[in-house]
Order: sequence, then structure tokens, then C-alpha cells
Amino acid sequence: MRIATWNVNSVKQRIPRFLPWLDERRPDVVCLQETKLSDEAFDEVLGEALAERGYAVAHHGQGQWNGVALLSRVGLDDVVNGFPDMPGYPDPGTAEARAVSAVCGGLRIYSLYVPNGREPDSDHYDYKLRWLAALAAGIADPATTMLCGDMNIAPTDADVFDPASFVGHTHVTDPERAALAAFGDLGLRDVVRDRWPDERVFSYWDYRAGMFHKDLGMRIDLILAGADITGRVAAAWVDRKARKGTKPSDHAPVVVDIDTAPDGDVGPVVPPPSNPAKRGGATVKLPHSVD
DNA sequence: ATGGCTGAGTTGCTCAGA
Repeated sequence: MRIATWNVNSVKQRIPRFLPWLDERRPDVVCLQETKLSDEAFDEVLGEALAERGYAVAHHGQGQWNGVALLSRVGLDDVVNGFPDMPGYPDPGTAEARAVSAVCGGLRIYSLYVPNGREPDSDHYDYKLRWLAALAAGIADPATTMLCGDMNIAPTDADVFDPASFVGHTHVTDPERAALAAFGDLGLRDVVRDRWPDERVFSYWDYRAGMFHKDLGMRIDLILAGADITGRVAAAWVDRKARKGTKPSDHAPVVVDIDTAPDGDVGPVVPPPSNPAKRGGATVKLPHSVD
């Protein structure tokens, strides 16, 4: 089973990139963030194209900002918008459209767009930390849970192109990293970093100043998987190709293949094209990023 | 300390992103 997560930065603007990507990578489950559409508008612009490709859709939008979605070809059951006790912003009682989850292929999969935090002394930063704490508290069965999305936190300094320049800014502060570590306490693992412990792997590059070309990015789009899943990860990589070319999102997709067969066979996994699979039982170590 | 892109709506400007 292939699961992908992608902050598309407006799915409407990204349609010319998104549909070809979907047809090339053929993920079974897709988590989208920053769709920036209402549910009705999402259905208008993508409903037919996704139905043709066999995807069931759960979109949780709010118009011009935020918006998350789950697309699945392996079941989409018990869809939940948000999570219990999710704080709101700016009105504490009004939730933003930043989380949707469902059971797909036997796993509870979340598509998450964690609040940015803006500045460490801001109420938005406090909101970010409370949002993450409520998310962690609401996970019913960590072992079969996958948290996918734009976490807006770089787990370590290795996930930032220039750690010194980020000191005192959001995405790298200790409380944010501690909030992320709380998922680790539930047994959830960062599957891309586990697979590539020493590699330079980013998932986001600022549009400005040729940052992508210079590979000055951050790894803030994560897939955190529970204990029943981590031993079955056949591949985990960043699809850098999707960040290239015309009108890209500023984020690249993160893709994870999970072995669903009991004998260790990779099953329906389609490897990245630059890495022809060497099948025959042995796990193939696919690259961390694909250009 | 930079706001050098991009997207959205309140358009020819502001806000947000990270």
C-alpha cells in the first residue's frame, strides 16, 4: 500500500501538476494540505477526475485558507473532521480545517496541516502547541495510526538547511520539538528519517531566491507511523521531481510504501522510476528523494 | 533584520505562508 502526503498550496492552482503526479505515482492513499477550497469547490474542480481514478474522497475545507483531504482506493471509513478538543483560532471556539482522518486499508490515517506558529511569543504559537497536544491526546490506537502532513516542525537541526539562522524562530524551538516527540512516546516513528538517518532530506523549499535550486530547504512534511506499521515500511522518500518545473507547490510529496503481504513481498508497490525494483524477497532500499 | 515568491481576497493593495 502506497501512502503519500502533499501540501499542494492551493489544489486549484496545482491541478496541472497534481493529476499527472497522481497518474505517475499511483498512491493508494493521498493526504492533501492547503487545498484552499470549500468542500463544494473541491468537488467541482476535482470530484470527477478523482472518481474516474477510483478514489473515494474526504475533503474538509474552509474556503480560501487551510483545507485538508484524504483520497483512498483502499477504503475510506469512519471519516472524522478535526479531532477531540481541537482548539480554534482566532476564536477559541471556531476550529480551522486542518485535520481529517479515516480508516484506509485497516489503518487510521490523518491528513494534518499543523498551525504555523508565526512567532514564538505569539498567541498563534501557543495555539500550535495546544493543537498538537490535543491531537496526541486524541489518538485512540497509536499502533495502527499514521500521522501524515505538514507538521510545520523540523524534528532536528539536520532537517533545516541552516540551523543557526533559525534559532529563535518557529519550526525549530524546543517546545515544538517536544510536542513532536510526544508522538514518539506513543510509539509513532518518523519513517523517512528512520530509513535515511544520515541523509540531507528536505520536503519544503521557499519559492524565493532560488532556494530549491540550491537545495536550501527544510523537512517539515512528515509521516509518523505506529508500531504495527514501522516494520513493514518498504520505501520512504521525498518526491523532489514534483517540486521542479512549472508552477510547483513549495512543498514536495512524501511517499511511503507499506508491505501488506505476510511473506515480505512488496505487493502492489510501484517503485520510483529511476530505481527499477530488484524483486525476489530482499527489501530494496529505494532512494530518499527522487528527482 | 532582511521578505528577494506565490496564492487568495479585501485586488493594483494586504495578509499569510515558514
